Amino acid sequence: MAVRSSRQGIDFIRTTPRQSRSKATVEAIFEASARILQRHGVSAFNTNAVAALAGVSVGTLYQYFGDKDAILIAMARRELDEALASVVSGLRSKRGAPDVEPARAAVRAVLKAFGGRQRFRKVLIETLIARGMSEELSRPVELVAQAIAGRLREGADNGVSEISAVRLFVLTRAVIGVVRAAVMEQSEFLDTQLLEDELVALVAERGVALTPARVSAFGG
Amino acid sequence: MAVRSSRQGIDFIRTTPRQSRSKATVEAIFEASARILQRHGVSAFNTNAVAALAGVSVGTLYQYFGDKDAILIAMARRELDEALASVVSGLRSKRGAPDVEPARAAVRAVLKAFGGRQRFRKVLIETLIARGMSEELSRPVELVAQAIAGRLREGADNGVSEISAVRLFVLTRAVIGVVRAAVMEQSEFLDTQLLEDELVALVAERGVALTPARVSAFGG
Amino acid sequence: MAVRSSRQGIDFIRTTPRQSRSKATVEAIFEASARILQRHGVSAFNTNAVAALAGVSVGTLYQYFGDKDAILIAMARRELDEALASVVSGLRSKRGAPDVEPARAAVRAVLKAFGGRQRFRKVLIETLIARGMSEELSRPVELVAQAIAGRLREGADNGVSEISAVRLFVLTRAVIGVVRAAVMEQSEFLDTQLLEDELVALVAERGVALTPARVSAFGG
Amino acid sequence: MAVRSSRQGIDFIRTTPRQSRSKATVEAIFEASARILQRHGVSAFNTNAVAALAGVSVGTLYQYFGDKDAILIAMARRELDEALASVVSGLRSKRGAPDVEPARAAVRAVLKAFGGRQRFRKVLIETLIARGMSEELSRPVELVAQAIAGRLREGADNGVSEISAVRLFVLTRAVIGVVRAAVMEQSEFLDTQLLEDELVALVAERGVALTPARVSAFGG
DNA sequence: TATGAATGAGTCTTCATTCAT
DNA sequence: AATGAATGAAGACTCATTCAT
Repeated sequence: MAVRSSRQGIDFIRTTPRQSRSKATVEAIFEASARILQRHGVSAFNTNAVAALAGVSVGTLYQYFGDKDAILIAMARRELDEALASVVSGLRSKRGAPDVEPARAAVRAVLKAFGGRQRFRKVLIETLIARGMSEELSRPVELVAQAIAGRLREGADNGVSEISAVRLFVLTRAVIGVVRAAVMEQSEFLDTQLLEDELVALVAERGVALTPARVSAFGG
Repeated sequence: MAVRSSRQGIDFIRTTPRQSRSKATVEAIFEASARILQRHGVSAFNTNAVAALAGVSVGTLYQYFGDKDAILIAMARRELDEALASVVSGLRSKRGAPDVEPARAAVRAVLKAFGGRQRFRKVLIETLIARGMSEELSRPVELVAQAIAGRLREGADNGVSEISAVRLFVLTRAVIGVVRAAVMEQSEFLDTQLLEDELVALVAERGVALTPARVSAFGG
Repeated sequence: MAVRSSRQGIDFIRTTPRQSRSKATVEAIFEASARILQRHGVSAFNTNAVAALAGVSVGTLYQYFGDKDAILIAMARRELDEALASVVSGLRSKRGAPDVEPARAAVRAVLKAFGGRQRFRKVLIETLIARGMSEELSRPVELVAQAIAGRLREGADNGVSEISAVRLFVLTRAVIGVVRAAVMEQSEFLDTQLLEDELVALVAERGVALTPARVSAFGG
Repeated sequence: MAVRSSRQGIDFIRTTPRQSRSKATVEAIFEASARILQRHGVSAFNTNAVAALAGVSVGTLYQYFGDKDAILIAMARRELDEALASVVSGLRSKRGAPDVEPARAAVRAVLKAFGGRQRFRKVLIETLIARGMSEELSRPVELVAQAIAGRLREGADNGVSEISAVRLFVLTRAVIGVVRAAVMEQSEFLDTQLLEDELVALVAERGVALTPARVSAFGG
């Protein structure tokens, strides 16, 4: 979060501002960015507009974010981290939803993560990609894949069959791909039980069908 | 900078007819755009640069494309139309590859469509998305989905079961999603038989397993 | 003069604009710069102001000069090149002023070069130095020194004694230093016969007293 | 960032009295300024950077200096005053160096004044000039000139011939000009006995050859 | 039809300075 | 006296687009 100063200046790390107020400022900037992105698209996303809507001066904005992109990166990271966390926690389910199979829980988490504020998310994804930061998007997916692989491996001796790397790749990207497409196309299936079922079925039949029973085997 | 027929020189024989000359200009602009996108990214994609690299003046560029985005849209349309055509033709297979199941042929076509010039495609997708033209990307997918649906419907009375809209949505987006992810992440599985097999399997088990036999039923 | 394009763009050399109009534009920019520098000092020297006063748009200005500094550098080079030329030609005198000793002619040339438009020159020097381009200022002086050295060497066998490097350094810098100081301090001695005499005497006694007689020896 | 006596801590004994504490602050600011100027050039010289490096807040900086330029002016004055003092004292020589002629002592003082920390001095001069404060630089020179004139006048009736104003102007500026050029050009002659000799000779022959004998005449 | 110089609105970014704490 | 977050005016520079030739 601490951003480096200008190219021509000397390199100082911007002092991290005191929690309380700074947190609110950052939040205001995020909120303003989200709103602008949502309502007027990328082309309207400029530092002056963000600062104005956030109710701070440009100078202050630059106190917190080294440059325009830094705002986007920070927002994306936060969004994706949250999504990642909820998917992973979905995979462990049992707590909170003991009767839900992990596969369904995970799919549900993915769907939920991409749920509200769709236009904003869309633009955020778009922007991230446009800035060549698509790894930011792939990273959490890959992490989920690895999480699943790890768990399967742990449980291998408990009768749970492992899954090939390709299949894991295909299944994780398939799910994400479908959900992302649904968001991007503003599909009518979004927020539909049908979609969830279909996704779970897709995953289940291809061997990542971690039923609660099997999962309990490796203490997920 | 541009090397063109000198103004003073005699200009009797125009071996190149009007039509194809402008075709060449468009082509040059496309090529220049692709190169710039590929080598220097979106931020370097501006009309002046494109015109310069294409060896034409900005004025000429604007003779062919109403504005900057038009170039991108045109390129994308062409790319996607080609992809669409080859996927659809894959679905009908038999000709050229009589022994290949339509599903595999289609998957193969998708993979091939995203095959060469990956960096360029990546940026093209990125740019399209970033410009809020993601429908351009979804459209052909939806068209493929509809094509499949139509064919299944036609063949329904021939014992070919129809497929639900959701499932069709999920399967088509899943395939595209996986392939796109593979390209974006520059995955090691790209150009691998493994990936193709896995995708075919994914599709096949979910009921779009159009075997040559079944397909022949509706004269594809 | 051809300046490289932006840092983020691709590297094209800006096409050299057609003589006539472009020459006038450059001249207008120079004139505007000089005026602003002269009347309002460095702090008022900004691209917008220059463009406005020159009667061109900022865009045009940037068509000719890669960045703000480029304007200053170009002006300085021109000024200094002219000064250099006239000093060197002064050293050869005889033509145009057969009865004037080379030393006096050279001193006179230096004085003349720093003559009119003093406030402008002052700021030009100031700015050059401030931008860390003081070599631009030293270069012509060093060239004059080398010119003198060369001529003395040529004439050595004609009974003209050579001069040590240090002495040459000291004498050339002394003359320039005095003239520059006179300009900078807006001294009352400027444009005075007294100053010229004193400078000639300073130089003459230290051995660079190239009398017409001696100079003729090496066909200067 | 600044390490200072903690607010919570007991603060009985202030070993450092008020006076010298602020002296230390000023010193820190000077030091920071010098370092920044030396290492990163004028463009990096801004109040925020100076304050940060000095270990004080911008607010404090503004407690001591009304504005940015004030720092530079103060530093320059100090440097130049020191130089002035040592040159003047050189002119009186005898003390400390009884056998050295005043001219040589003065030249030596000038050379020494411009000796160490050259990059810094260069930038200081540059900056001063760029800010239009070149009088700051001329003032001490003029003072030296006046000092010499005064002394000569005092000693006139003791057989010491006066020197014309022009000549005084020329000689003083010549010496300074040469030394400054040597610094600016980072000449190889700097710190060379050769240079000193040549300068002394330059001055001596033109009548400011104040031999110890003559000088003693006016009780220098 | 082609040309490419000119345009200028639009953005990012910096930094001197203030002022509430 | 010190602090340092906040301010916002100012300025450099880009690039899509036009239009006279």
